[in-house]
Amino acid sequence: MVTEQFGSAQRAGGNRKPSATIYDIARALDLSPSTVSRALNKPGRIAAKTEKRIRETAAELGYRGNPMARALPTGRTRMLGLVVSDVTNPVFFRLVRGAEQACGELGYTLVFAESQESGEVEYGTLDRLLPAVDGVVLAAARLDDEQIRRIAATKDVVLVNRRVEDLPAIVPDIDGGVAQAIDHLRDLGHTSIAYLSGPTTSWMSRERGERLFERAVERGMTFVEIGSASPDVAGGEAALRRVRASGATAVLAYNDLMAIGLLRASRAEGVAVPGELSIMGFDDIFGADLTTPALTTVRSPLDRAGSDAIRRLVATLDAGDAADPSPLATELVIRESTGAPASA
Amino acid sequence: MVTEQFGSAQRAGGNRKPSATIYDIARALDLSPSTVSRALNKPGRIAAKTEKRIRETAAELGYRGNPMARALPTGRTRMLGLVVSDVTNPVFFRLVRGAEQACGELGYTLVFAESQESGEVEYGTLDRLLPAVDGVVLAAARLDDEQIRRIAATKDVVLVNRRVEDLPAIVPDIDGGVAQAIDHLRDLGHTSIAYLSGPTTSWMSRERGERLFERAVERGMTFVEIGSASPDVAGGEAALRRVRASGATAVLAYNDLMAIGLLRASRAEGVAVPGELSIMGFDDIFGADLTTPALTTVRSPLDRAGSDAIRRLVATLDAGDAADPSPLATELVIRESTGAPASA
DNA sequence: TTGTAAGCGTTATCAG
DNA sequence: CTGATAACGCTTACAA
Repeated sequence: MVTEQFGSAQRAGGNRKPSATIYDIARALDLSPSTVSRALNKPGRIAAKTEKRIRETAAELGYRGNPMARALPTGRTRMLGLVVSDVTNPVFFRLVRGAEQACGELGYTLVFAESQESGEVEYGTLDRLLPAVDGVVLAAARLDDEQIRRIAATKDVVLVNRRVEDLPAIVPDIDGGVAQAIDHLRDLGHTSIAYLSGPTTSWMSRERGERLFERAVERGMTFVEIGSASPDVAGGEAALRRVRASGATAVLAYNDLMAIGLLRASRAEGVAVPGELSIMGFDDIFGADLTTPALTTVRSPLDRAGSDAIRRLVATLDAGDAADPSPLATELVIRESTGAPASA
Repeated sequence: MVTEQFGSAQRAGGNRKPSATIYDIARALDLSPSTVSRALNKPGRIAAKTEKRIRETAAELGYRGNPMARALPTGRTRMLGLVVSDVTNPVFFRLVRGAEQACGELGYTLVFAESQESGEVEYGTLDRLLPAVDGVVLAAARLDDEQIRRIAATKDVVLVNRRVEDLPAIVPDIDGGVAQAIDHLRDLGHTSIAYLSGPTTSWMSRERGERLFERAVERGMTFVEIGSASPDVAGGEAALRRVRASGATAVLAYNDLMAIGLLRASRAEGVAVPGELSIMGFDDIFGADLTTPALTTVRSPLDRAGSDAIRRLVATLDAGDAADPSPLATELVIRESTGAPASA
């Protein structure tokens, strides 16, 4: 008979003593493992006295349940995934924070991954992640609908800042935010605005452009949309010449990163902001108030989105299904990059 | 006999079909599960033909190994933890990116957690994380040596930006970075400098202060250290008055966040930078080049630190032990917040 | 080269 | 209220 079969494997990676199991507790108390298991996670279904003894020795032995072992029979790992397109993009900071917090409160562990630019999904990372989690929050703008559906076929999914038919999604109140922006500009006296869009594959960029277009027309303003190379500072910088060429007196960038790029290029080119050109962004990321002039933007409740997404996911996991919370309210943050147009 | 015992549990959280197991593959090919297992993860130790057939049907069935089930007998989850003190601190972005990348290359999954300010470790999160990973990278300035040792007693640990006796650590070349900073200031003509320190519990803050002190004295400069409330923008802002009171013509902040705070306060108070006061930071975080004037700083190779830490951890896991890589070179990034002192 | 069987730590069913 | 026991999916020593 082979008793120490896995002896060495157990100590993999070091000489740390393996942590106590329910068997150790059971043996110490001369009980059966099943009793220990019950005592520990079905409080009340066992003699109060026994339960207490069990809890005590569990503490003494420094017992911590083995999540892997638990996951096997239950099929639940109590881990949730969060996939973003780019970890270094500041938009995600608050999102991650919110998700982390909600996970903590709900007793889940957050696993975090980056889908990178690669359209074909950086398989490997995602492939490794999926089997390990009970569900995922997708905030990866770079994934296409097809890829998302494929993931959703395997695990429960909640989308952030994007909609795909029939899948739960957490989105800000886009129309509200756009209206805040447009009204602000109109109040300042602008009549011609430009939208510097993000990647055409970005649902959010398209959506903002669409709404912006509608609202602008509605208010009798001139509207043009300008494409960009990339949704970051460099993309914003590169776009300034086109923006100027359009003749618009105010420009709304798809996100703050691009708006910041616009700001920098303006400065380099000697374009006065907001004197000659008003610039606005979306999101209110870290750094938006650091620029000169400080950036006027529409703040998205990203942290809230993160925690809502996790809660929504857990609700589905527990109850089989749940309803999407209503869109999150945005907030207009007026700083220094917007002002009356030169002609006014 | 109970056959469908876990039938419902398996479908936990939805109606998704359970993914294929090695048993399914074995059955389809009329082989034994162990053969399938071997074929899949010990390539070569099996008849080439059989192996090929197995790989094919595995692909057909969309087989993805269950990491939890694998973790049980091996004791290895192939997951690594990364603990930072504050997700929203931009210093960590590049660190996370580096760690993520290295994990991908090495076939590990990164689990990410925040230790928060709570000195007593936000137990729960960390407690849940530890049993699930093979090892952790600790970049959490807020943990004290005692807490770190306790963690190291359970799992393999690699520290970032910090040293604790006998534990592997990845640190930048602090002395080199400090020398770059001091020399830059000296070349500009400064003879009196102030160090705005971070939390006294921060190893890195103490270390930078210490080295700065030595180098300054060595070069015949006047040196004072000023304490702060918090290592962030607010802490920097609050410290300006003390900095001015010290009479120093140049100030080095413990990190860029604080330097940015100093910059903002200076502007608000009408203190000319670098005319009346030169300001430098450490790290070169996102946003350091967005300020006006743009921040001069000593860049730390954070992404490199992240990947080195992971590699170091995996090396320990695999080989039992490894040697620390040599300190990472820093880079002086001269922008606009430093200049000759007024008196010069 | 392949099959058999034990065992990883936990949960859930069924008897006692 | 508690104890056996099978099962979760996979790995590995050992036998064939």
